[in-house]
Amino acid sequence: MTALQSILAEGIRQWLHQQFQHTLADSALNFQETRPEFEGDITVVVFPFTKLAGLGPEPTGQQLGAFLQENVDLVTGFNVVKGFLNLSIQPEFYLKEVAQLHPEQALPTSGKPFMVEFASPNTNKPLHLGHIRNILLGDSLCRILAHNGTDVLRLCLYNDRGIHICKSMLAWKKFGNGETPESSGLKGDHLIGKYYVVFDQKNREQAEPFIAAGIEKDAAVLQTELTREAQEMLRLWEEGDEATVALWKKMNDWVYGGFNETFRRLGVHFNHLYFESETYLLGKSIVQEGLDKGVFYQKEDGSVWIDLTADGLDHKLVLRADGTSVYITQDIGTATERFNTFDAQACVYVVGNEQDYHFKVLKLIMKHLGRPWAEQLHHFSYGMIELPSGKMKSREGTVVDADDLIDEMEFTAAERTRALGKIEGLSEAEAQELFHVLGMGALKYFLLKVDPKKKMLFNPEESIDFQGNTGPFLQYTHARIAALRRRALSESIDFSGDWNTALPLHAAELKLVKVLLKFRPLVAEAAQALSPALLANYAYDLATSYNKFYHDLSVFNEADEAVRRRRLQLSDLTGRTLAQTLELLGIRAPQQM
RNA sequence: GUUCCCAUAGCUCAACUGGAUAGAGCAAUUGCCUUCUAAGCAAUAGGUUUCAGGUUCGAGCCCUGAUGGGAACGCCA
Repeated sequence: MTALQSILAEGIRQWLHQQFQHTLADSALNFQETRPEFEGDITVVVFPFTKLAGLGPEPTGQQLGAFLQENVDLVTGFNVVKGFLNLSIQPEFYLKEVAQLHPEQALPTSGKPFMVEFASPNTNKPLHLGHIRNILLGDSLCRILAHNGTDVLRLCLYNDRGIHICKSMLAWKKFGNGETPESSGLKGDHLIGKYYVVFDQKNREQAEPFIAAGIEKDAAVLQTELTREAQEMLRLWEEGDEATVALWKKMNDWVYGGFNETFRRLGVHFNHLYFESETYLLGKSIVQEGLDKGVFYQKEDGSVWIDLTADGLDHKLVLRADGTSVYITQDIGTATERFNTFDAQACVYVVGNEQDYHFKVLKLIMKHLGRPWAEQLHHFSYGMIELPSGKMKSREGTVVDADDLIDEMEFTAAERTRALGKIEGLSEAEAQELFHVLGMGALKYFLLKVDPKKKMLFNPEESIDFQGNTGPFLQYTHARIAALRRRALSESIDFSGDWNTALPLHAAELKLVKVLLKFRPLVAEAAQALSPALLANYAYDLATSYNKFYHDLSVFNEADEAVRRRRLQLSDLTGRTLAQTLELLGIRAPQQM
């Protein structure tokens, strides 16, 4: 809620109390911006009060409006249209408020930290566009929480063991001829990914005789010599066989080298890394605890299950008949370990919505086991990115590779910037830096402006836009403001210090001020709703409002010095707020473009 | 078989969680650079919010059903 809304809410409470001895619940209050076609600044929906007043919407609105005008100083006038009470507010109020906005100041930290797990890739193939959405959402979420006064622990769990890694290892061993990232010039993760694909190809060849014999394809690929060898390798790894572990370690290190490079380009980092190879046994002891407590039950074959039919779900396996872990066993273990390690108020898992069921089950299991933090497990579920051809599948090569896409974005940024003749005066290094900032801005905004819950379509044939509702548009708006600042500096115009709040406001200025005032409440809302998209859309709103201002009004050609000064202040504040909003999205704001 | 998610302009997305005449960008047509960056601003056109009912002062949003698309679970991670 904004400061203005709080003040008005208090007024409405007084009115209800005096007239009807009624105490109002906050949820019954409904404010919205007055639509431009009506007179006024802020609108109160009066329908909720009509019953109390025993009047129609129109007279109720009249009564409340008169009361507010009488008793709340900053209300200067009102009108009622249908059930909507439009209030006019003193412009000085907005100016006084906005003069106190310090967008780059994070709220003071309070409460326990949030743990946010994101990225969490498998180490047998390079990152793709789906990972990028995950990583950017996680990163932005962390930034937003931190700015809103919550400590954040950025966690990443590497899925570094299992049959999929063994496949890459085996294929490299058999067909790799000792190829290394250095010898091949390939990034480590791409090299490993290459052999994952090689395994799949060779394995399919080996499966052909089985298929010819009438065995289904899915079953046939499991009967090959290669699959048998991969399983043998996994067994050796679990036994701690020296040579196998050494190979595993060497190849995983290559992968981490590649991932780190991609993380660096994306501008993200982590505080704590977890490795499944170290955590995959963690949940087993808790399975025993669950059996003892009667939360789990054991079948004759020795497998352990939980009955979740009372919760509307199914029976779910938590430990295999042979006593080995499944996916959820590990998550039971890692969640427990994390809450034991950190005194945190929540653990947020940034994981695709294909895992909705999994996390529902995880939460229920922890609840049934009586963990007090079970309610604090949040699955930040985001939609898949689909291609026109359908879902991305690594093995079938229908993925948009993360590094390729980043390259392409930087290339397009360079092309466009050159075509517009905007690299004059930049050194080669500065130009490269700018291309990177712009390319990443376009990519990040493209992914973050969409509601995370929704699946989104990506068409590789159509490049990501640099015009309209895009990252570069926001960055451009910032660069324009930066240019004004530079000019003010060169002309020694000082615009620091207090705001002149008595000066009347132009319509475009007032609109801009109102948008600026939404910054704080929106950061709070984005943190609460875990939604970077809210801030992305806010950034666009802010930029369009400023561009309108910039187009309609001139700063330096303004004759009145006081007006000029305030327009500089307004521009400067917009630039800082825009830069900060972009910062919360992980997007950098250039000084020039 | 069981469960879950989604459907808004030609395309990609919004809509303050039930509020006024559903908004942007792209694509199309058009106007604005001798004035602070035209990656901009402005205008025109584009909608039975998949369909059929229901709830109420009011529904894109809630409920029921249908159609279409996607996902998960049934000893991969």
